Amino acid sequence: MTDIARIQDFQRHVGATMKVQGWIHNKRSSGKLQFLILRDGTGFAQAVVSKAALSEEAWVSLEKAGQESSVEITGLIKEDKRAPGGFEIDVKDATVIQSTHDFPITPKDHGTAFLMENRHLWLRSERQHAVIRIRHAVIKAFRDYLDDQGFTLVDTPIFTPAACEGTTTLFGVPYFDEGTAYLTQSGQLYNEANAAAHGKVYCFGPTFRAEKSKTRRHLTEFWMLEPEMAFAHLADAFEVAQNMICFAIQRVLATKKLELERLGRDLTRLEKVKAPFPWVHYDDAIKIIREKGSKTEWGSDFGGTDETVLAESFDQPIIVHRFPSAIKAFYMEPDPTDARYSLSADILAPEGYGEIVGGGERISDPDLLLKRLHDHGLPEEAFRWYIDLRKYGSMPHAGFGLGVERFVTWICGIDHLREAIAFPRMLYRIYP
RNA sequence: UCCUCAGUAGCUCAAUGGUAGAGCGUUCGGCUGUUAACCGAAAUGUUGUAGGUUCGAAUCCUACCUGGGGAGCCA
Repeated sequence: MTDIARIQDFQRHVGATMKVQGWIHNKRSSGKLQFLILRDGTGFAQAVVSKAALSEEAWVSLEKAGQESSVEITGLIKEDKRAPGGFEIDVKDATVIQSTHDFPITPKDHGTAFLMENRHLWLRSERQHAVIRIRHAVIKAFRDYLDDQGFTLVDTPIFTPAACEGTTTLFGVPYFDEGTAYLTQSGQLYNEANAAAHGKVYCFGPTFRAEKSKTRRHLTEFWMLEPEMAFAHLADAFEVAQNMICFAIQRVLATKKLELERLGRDLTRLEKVKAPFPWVHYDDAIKIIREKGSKTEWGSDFGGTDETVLAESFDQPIIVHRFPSAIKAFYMEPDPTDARYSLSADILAPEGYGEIVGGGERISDPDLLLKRLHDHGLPEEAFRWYIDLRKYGSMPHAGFGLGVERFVTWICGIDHLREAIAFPRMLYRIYP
């Protein structure tokens, strides 16, 4: 039986006769010669079929097979400058597993609505394949980095009780006799309990926001990576964030260059990203965007355009820190030198990709935490467990959340979050 | 929720009040190195839905439906 070769490993198999299992991605034919673009999940490669080299039956079945027919191809793997990618397979035998026709996504132009309606098939295209592979590499890099730094993965629940941060709109689901449960908008509060048990932890999972946001930067379901560290301050958490981001970019540049090039990504923009990222005080950030024409007042959060303008003033991701306490969640530690500010920060990506990280230091004093709960009109009873964390061995602690799709969108240089996840969930789109 | 744009062949679009079309895809035929291959032929329509104006509506009007982009909100 012939060994199976993966297209991404063709270089290693030059000179060998092997089998490829995959699909016909595209085809050109020229009389007694057919050129197939095969894809096998690991990559794309050209197969050359000359009529004389295989049986009449195999030749005809390949000739009849349309785009996305599944096939098993056996042949000699060789290097050839004329082939896209530089390698090709000289076909000696072929079996068409399923001959198919009328695949909806042709190699020509399509509109967004049509492609989204056919997302389950669109995922096979070269661009989408590249994005999803980069996403995989990014997630693995994040996890490798944190694991190597002594973090423990402790996942947090997706069903949460009614009272949460009270800042965003939540999806409710019926939960037996307990009334309504809500899909999590952040694992952070639970992360704090886990950090007190394990020191350095992170959770990684889906997050849900029922906001009716309809922009290229929003999904109703997105994946968030949230590290949390005991005995750590704001600067410690953001050093981890910064180094983790640099590590992930280096990893993607090293292992997914082909995919980045296929996406037309300007690699120099990614190669430039180096620690340390500039720290920009909230006051200075407001000053910068107002000088450039923004109407945003001190004391409010930035709009999407503000983030773009601000990030464009720097060629690195920037760490905007010390947002006013009034616009941050109840658990943010106030700045000891000026209580109007909180020990919080966001990381804004360059090139207009906006906020990719948000985080800060959490209140460690139980009395202050109680006061903040009351100020925000939150029910103390629901947060009893959270207050306990401050009663039994409280310590300074900090963490952050990183939006995976926003990060991947930036790394890939694509213009919409919906391509950074296999099946995006958006306002007005839940099919397929 | 608001603003804005768009719905015509499988897809991308044209037709600006007077016979509903092109390119691509598909099917058939030709071509031994194609690169979005090329050449020839064929098939393909309830113009988003409902109503209205008109001798006549894809085209003008009203409502609704569906989707794209953006704002607010959020990450």
